Amino acid sequence: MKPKDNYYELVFELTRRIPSGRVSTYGAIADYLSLGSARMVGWALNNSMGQDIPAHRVVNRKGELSGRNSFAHPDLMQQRLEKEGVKVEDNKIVDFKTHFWHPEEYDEG
DNA sequence: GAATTGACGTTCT
DNA sequence: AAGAACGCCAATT
Repeated sequence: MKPKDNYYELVFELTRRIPSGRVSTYGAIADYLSLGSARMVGWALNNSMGQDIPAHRVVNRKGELSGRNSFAHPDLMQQRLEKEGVKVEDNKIVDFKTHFWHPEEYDEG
């Protein structure tokens, strides 16, 4: 582990805050954590493989399952989302803006 | 160290 | 609205 992995945990922590049945975007997380680039979130999540991080709940700005190719199986990401109640069609989340979740909403109580 | 790649997003055409 | 180009930062080669 390297000291730069510090921001990994920030992404991991926040990703775990995403409630089941909802999804978030790289840009929202990157902006919330002031990473400076949404790519950092994607890279961090790639390192989250093997940990208990629901990375499948994070998609790109258009709601496309851009990261599905990085999972153990390409269809795993979509299956995970559908199992949690998030409909997916053509690798894109249905009613994405409806399921959209913002980091600032995570702890209302 | 330079060049290329990548789970992205914005701007220009 | 759709496509191409640029910007962003880290990791890899």
